[in-house]
Amino acid sequence: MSTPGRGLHGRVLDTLGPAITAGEYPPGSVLRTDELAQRFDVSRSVMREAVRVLESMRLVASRRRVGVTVLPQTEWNVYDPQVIRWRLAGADRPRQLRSLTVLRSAIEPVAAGLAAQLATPEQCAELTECALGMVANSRGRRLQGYLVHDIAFHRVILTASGNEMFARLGDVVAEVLTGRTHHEVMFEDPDPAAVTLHVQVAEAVRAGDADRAEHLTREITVGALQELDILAP
Amino acid sequence: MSTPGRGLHGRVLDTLGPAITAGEYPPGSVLRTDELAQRFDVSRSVMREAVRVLESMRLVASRRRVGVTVLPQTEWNVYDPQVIRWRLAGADRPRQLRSLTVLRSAIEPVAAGLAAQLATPEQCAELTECALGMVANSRGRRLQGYLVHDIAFHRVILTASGNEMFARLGDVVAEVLTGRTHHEVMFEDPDPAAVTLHVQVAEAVRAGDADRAEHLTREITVGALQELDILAP
DNA sequence: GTGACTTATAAGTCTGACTTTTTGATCGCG
DNA sequence: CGCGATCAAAAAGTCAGACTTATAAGTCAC
Repeated sequence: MSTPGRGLHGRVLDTLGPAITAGEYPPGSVLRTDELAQRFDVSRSVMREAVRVLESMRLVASRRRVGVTVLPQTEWNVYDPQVIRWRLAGADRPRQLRSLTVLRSAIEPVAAGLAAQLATPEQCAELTECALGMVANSRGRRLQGYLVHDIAFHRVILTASGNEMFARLGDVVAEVLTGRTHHEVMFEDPDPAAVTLHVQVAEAVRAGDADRAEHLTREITVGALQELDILAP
Repeated sequence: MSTPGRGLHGRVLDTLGPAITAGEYPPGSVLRTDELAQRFDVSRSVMREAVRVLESMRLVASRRRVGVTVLPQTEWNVYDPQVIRWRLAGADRPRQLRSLTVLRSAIEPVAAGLAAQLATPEQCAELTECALGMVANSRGRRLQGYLVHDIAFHRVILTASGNEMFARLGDVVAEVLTGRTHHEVMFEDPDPAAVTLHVQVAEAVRAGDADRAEHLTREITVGALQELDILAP
């Protein structure tokens, strides 16, 4: 999925990153580079590189004569894909999935509206193909096949929006959809209404109907919010 | 605003980051660590730390026997605050401002809706104060005072939404608003309609009217899009 | 031309010495 | 006794140099 063992410092990050984002070191905790280097059995240079990366993610701050201080969550670069992965793999995965689902509910309808205006014929075809793939896998517990097409569908929408910030959320949406499938409805077939909505979105985008694409996508995301019991009373 | 001269490697980044994001090194360009270290007159260790940070931002990839390769824009971590600042300071500032404004138009209405449900009395008071400050500075070319309250207003909305991903966009919105003021309407008073909308949003949030808060905020962001000539035909 | 082998290259790693900043303790003075 | 200036220690920061490792690319035999 990501970039595994890219050197020793990467190995260190694979351990330290999840530990920090999981809250094992409460905000304000002080670490020392030398001690960490010993603990991970690497040289100080390697350890320093790892700390620099954590620093650029705003997970820690390094100050002379003090050490490496763990920063509070409010400082973290929560959009960093690496940070997102670490948090999804850790203790506050549910919380993280909620945040990301709310984010989706804001972004995707707007992206769909833009896609209706900007999608190339190739993208429209791809979208239709994805929707058909979802239909084909929507019955008989073919959840894996369904998931693949679902992810591809949303990725095309985000890319076709023409906005680079939206496009970069493709991986995040993939994570959320995967997490959802693997935790809740693993044994149920997907909601037929949701499948229909995806087909209709594909049609609306192809027809260039921005308003319709936006509203239909909003219905999809409302469904996602309801699954997590996030809704207005 | 950000974190200036935090060591030698930071100094290097202040030059290399903007250069790369400005496209001075086209995607695929290969840099060598040793050469860079010489050019910036720093040791290899310092240069390596800088490269590691650029790597974690996905601006470059480092491979043995090849060198440090500049990655295409599609790989960049475009949500990294540092990357955003570098790009806003560089050549594709206009493009970046457009992307961010579209992002705002997706996020802020949803954030306002949530804020209407979740804002504390203190946050409501703060919001009203900001709106009043905007009114007070809306005439007579008091743009600086207006901008301060405008930024504070949107920051409170994003924070009060209770979503950490939204909250972290406060700085981005601040950048966009500042950029807008300092480039276009520097000499014109702000649109009275926009000022009124902000006051109404504050009222809706205080009243707990999520739908109204969301729709009013959408009107605000539509205005922002129109200023940049981003609109559906 | 194809495949195995060799080589040159640039990143990666480690070590140890030295510098700089900053905290907190100590000391002198009012 | 309190307070400010001074000093020492601690930890990050920097540097230089030697060595290792992966690998792209060239070479040679078949």
